[in-house]
Amino acid sequence: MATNSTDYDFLQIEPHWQSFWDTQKTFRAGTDTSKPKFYALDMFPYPSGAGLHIGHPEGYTGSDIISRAKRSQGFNVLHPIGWDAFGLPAEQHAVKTGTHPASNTQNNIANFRRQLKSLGFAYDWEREVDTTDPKYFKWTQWIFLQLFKRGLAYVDERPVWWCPELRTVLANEEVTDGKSEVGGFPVERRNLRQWVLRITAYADRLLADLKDVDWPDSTKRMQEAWIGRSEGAELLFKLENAALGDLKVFTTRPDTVYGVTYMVVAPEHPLADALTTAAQREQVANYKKKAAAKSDLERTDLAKEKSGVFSGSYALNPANGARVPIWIADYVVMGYGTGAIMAVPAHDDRDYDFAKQFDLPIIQVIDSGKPDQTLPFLADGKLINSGPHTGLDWNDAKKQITAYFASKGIGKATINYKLRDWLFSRQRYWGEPFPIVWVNEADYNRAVASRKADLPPQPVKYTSEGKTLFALPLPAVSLPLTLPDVQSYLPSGNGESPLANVTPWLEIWLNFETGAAVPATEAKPVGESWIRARRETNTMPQWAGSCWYYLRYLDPKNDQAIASPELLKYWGVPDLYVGGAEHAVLHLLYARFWHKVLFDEGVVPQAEPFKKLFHQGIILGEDGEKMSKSRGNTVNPDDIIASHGTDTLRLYLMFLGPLEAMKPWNPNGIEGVHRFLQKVWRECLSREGAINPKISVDNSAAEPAELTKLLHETIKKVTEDIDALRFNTSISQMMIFSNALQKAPAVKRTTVLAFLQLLAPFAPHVAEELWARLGEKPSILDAAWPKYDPAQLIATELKVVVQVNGKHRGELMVAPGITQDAAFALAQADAKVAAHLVGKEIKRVIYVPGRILNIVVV
RNA sequence: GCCCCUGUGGUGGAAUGGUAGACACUAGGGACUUAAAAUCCCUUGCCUGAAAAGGCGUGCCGGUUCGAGUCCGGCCGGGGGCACCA
Repeated sequence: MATNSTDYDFLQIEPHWQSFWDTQKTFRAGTDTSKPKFYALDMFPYPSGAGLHIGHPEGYTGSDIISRAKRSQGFNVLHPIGWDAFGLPAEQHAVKTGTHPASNTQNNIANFRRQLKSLGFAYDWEREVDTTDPKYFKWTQWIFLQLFKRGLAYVDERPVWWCPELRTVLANEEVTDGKSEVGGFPVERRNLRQWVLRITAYADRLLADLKDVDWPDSTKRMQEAWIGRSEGAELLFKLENAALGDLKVFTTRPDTVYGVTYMVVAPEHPLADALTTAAQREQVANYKKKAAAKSDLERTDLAKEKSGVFSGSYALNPANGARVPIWIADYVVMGYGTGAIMAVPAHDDRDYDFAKQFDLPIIQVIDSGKPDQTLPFLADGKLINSGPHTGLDWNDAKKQITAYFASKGIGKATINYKLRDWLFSRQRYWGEPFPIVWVNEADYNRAVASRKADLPPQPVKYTSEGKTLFALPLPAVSLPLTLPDVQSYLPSGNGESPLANVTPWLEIWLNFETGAAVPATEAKPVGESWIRARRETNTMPQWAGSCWYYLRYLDPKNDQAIASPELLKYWGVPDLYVGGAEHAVLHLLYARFWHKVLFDEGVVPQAEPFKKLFHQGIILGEDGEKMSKSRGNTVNPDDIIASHGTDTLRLYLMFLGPLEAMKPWNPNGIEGVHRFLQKVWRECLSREGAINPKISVDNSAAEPAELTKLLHETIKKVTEDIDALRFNTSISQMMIFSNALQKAPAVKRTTVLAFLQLLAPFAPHVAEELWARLGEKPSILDAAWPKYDPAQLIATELKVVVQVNGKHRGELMVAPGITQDAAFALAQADAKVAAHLVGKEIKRVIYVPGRILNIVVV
């Protein structure tokens, strides 16, 4: 079964065991649902043309070690992989070459698959998923239909981030500093018709349920900040021009309402024009034009310098009737709260800056109780200058003032979220088509009768050039809706996807019962259910496919459901999810949202998709800089596998430092772990390839007691470290063991075997080889994980460090359980210690049993 | 500006409030060898010292403690996130 290699020939050994695992289906997830399960998930890769980056095997090795160890520990392990294969690079390649993005994608997948196999990962390759496979995206489209049905998908013409270079819109989350996340191209605001998912409806649950997941704190905090819940109140300010009604503002500080000295509305606020008096008309128009022309980059860059213009109108403070001017300024944004604020310059730094700049009055209404009363004052205190509320603590005042306004019907407590609805459409070819057609109102109403269960409570519609169109979902039975072939993959650049040019696909007669379609150029088929329809031309963003792939692995071939209810129940959600921190608010928030919708729909039995999340750190180049082609500091896993073998690569990636840490690649360090594996090889096999004679086959060897003890310590440490993902220290421990093994003149066979089992999750190929060469039946993972014997760990003698005034002055070997007095007596008898006690008065003795004896003297 | 993480030898890093530097890398010395590679052994935080030993050391300044890399306060450097969100 094994190779007959006489020395550690990894180029022969590694492919040998990879093909063994392949043909034996070693890593096929079991079907025995009476066994405890363990589901280890990696964030699946986008199969780029560049092949695997060294960061991929880092995280993947971590989850692989856990998977292999859990398997030996008796778990039914699910460890799958797949491809997040829709995406811009494939499409840009298609635009350039004119070849279908699918062919390029499949080539890249083949390369990724080859690389991952050569790394020896314990994936169940029969469960591979590919987001671009119609059998897969059928269910992505199906989930979209569930969102649609529940009123969580709608269409809106709204200012969105448009990237001229990518010729598509981008979500808020995909734009940083006015540049696209992909490619770093400038973006601008455009008004375009878009599909939007109502993720805000889940804001409170997405926030609250973070308490139930075992995630890095930093990631939880990032999601919390992104969701951005803030409690406050909506208050109505009467306008002096009563014909205009009221101005509604949102504030988190209703306690400062007596300090309002002006109001601000965003330039895009619907009342902005009506509030503008004739005298101010020209100024306001100029200002609005300037504000609209500002790119967001400018708007943030100029954050220090506030701008604004007086509207000419006044509002009346509901608390005290004060007449306050209304300004128009772009430091208030339309997208949050009500797009209008009450400004309290004394207690808000932005309002303060603005008031100083435009010479507006500042009224202090909160007193800190301290002599230093510099404004703006943002902390807690007691109310002053606040009419009947003067003297209240600010927290009580928030409640009482809100209640007071509520009782008069001019205010109420509200909660606002920074989270915006999720912009879900892209003007691209290479994505999932929306299973939606646009029809006229009459046809929609005809469809309602038979399709009611598929439709949202309120129809999704939009009006363009005077015509109102209604969104009708395709029947689920007709899915998948596949992509048509196109002449050109290049988006038009005017906000329409290339799909808009495929007339026979686009303009159709649709049977709304069955989803069947024929081109509109043909005669309308006979029957009551045929209507004229135009397909949706946008496609879904890349996030769609990755929102639910972890569910598809449970039952990847199922064509009746995303997965069977039995398997959804047995495998549940991943027990461990490993992937980069860069997805902290994108993928991880979107997937949680979809999962909760599926939970509400009764499809999945749990409310959260990822119980335990772990982020592997970034591996930097040798120079300590981020790896990049332009810097020329990248590392290709293929090269390391060829020069040192994948076992060495895996071990080295784990030995580099804590898995979560950012750490530089160091080509010298790799020799150390390679030597370690060679040493293990030599300790098992002689130069001729036979079993090392120092290993006694019948276990009669006079194995040194320290080696036996060290084995048990190593079993304990490695087992615990694997569970905690502390792979660097478990490798250190195995190195300590191998150093001792080398020095031992004789060793029991069972000791060597147990050690190989500990090594197997880390360096699986060499472990399988040596296991087989020592006469055991592969796979090594089928043998039960070694257990340590606590009795072996009990020391007969302990080293106690003696300190005098906290300084290390000597060491004692003592029996366990020795009393403080006895230890102290021994210490006093020690010449080195005694020298530091001469002529001193002993004030105190501290004894930590078995560890330290500290003598305090003066 | 705000929030979070982080700072340990020449290098990567280790260390339940209890011997700082495990385990490796690099470097130096030695053994084996005709020679080299491989392997094995020794040294390797800094200072004084021939040695024994002693002093100083975990970014900086303070504090708590018998004892601080670890806990607390302030400052400095590096990384990440958010950024007019009322």
